[in-house]
Amino acid sequence: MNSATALPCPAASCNPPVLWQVCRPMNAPTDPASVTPPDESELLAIRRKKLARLRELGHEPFGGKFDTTHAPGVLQQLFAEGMEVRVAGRVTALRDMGKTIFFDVADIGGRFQCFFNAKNVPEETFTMFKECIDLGDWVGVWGGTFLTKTQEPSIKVEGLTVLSKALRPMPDKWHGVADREIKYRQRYLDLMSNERSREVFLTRSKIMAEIRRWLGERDYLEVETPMLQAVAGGAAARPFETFHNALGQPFYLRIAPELYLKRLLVGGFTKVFELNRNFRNEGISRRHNPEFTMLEAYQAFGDFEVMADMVEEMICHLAMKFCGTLVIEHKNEEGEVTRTIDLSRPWQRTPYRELLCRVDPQWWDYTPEQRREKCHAMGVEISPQMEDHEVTQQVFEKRIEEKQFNPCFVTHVPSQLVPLAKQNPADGTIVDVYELIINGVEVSPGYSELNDPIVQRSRLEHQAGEETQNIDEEFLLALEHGMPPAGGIGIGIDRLVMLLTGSESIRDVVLFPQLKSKE
RNA sequence: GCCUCGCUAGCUCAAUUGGUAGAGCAGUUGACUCUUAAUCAAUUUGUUUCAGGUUCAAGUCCUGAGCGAGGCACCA
Repeated sequence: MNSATALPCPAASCNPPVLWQVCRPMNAPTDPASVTPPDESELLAIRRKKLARLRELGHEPFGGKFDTTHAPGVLQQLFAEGMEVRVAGRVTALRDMGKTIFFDVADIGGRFQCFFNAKNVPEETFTMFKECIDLGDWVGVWGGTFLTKTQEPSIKVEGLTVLSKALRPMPDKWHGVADREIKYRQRYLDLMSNERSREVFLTRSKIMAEIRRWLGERDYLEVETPMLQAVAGGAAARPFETFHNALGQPFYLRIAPELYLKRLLVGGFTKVFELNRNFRNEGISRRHNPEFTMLEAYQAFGDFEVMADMVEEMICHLAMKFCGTLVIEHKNEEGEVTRTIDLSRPWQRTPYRELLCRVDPQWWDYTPEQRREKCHAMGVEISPQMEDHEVTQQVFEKRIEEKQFNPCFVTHVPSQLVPLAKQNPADGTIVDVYELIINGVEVSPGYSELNDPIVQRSRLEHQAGEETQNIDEEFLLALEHGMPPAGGIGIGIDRLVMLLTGSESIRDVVLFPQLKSKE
């Protein structure tokens, strides 16, 4: 057995020993009799030596404040020859030609090339760089800007300081981090090595800011309501449970902010939204993360159609701003277009029943038994205990929703499917809601909100059944004080970002998606 | 929770029917004053995820575990 693994090593359980992935003791004593030293730490040991060497040469390897004139990406934009600049960033590329070294400094916003030549810097600085600087280190540089012979905007470095010595190597410079697990668990490695990831998360951040600005422009007020709730209402999903020690009371992480936002309508807010996290204790998939970001917005005196107009306008605005077009192309790794989504207005608004007729014109003429047989014929899985409307819903999900990439507001939804929504005044079998499908998934539901406290109570009681503790009495009390009629929407922000960035998995648009703990 | 697939050097990936585990990059040493996946020369690196089993012989076959990916279930 190798001596290294037999030692009482605090990181011995870390496995496999990826250098920048796990913590391993650097000074683990080695068995003198052992012929093979712990080679896997060689790369780390060399970086530690360079760290010590920096100190010997009088350089603090973990520097402090460094005043900059430009971020690397900004300088790329504003570049002109002959500027005196100070720029900081991570060394992400290094091309050593002997007396001349080209290196890139970069941060999340971009990169900029530095021209580092022995004759332009003090000899001591040049030596220090040669001996101690690696890919991955953070440095600050200053000097004048110029164009190289190949017309690359560059800084002729006159001075350089170490801001942070990296003790672990960067991911592969060409492929970046490809291992999905490392991408998600150590997102910083993905971000520093993968341009595509940087773009996605920058775009996500800008989308969030733009939604806030856009709603604010329309007099919507942003609020924050409890994430810790005594009763987890507003949706049908299993909640996460937690406990407040001082109160001695169990709480749930919210599954939706809805019931609190409606309290605010009662209180006199007329346009209100919340853009924040919900938590649902459900399975994890390409489209589901246990914590996800949702926009909920309510507009007093509106209805689901007003809200549909607003959502259509907002998403088109975001597409134009961040994609530059309403025709969005999703591409695979090879850059081939795999899907085209046309957001051109007006978006179709189609009744639920009509959509099913597109699958089978006689769908609604069949008996429930015939519908089940059709499911088998179409290869749609159903279970024996499903009720008739659930069988239909299954067909809807598999044969319509998953194939609907261009936006479609599904309207005239059967009331059985959405029991808590306001019924259509003219037709009691349907409810006044829409379900917006884009890219094969539900992106946004919209409602004419139920504001009759008596009907609301009976619906909630019916839904809760024996579990009367699941009824939010405080909410019902609020409704009795009078909630204005209102239109309400939810928008799954993660799915919207997937749509706009062409991401196939929710894990690619959530910085730190939930994964199972190691060990 | 169930089904299928994956896990090889620090990273990206090879390895024929079960027969000596390799390459590129990174690292190290050297050369080089306009490179940009710099180039050139030399060179180090492995408990093949883990634990068992079959076999003269296992990266490869079998059983189990861990993590991940895809799907199912769950998700008004």
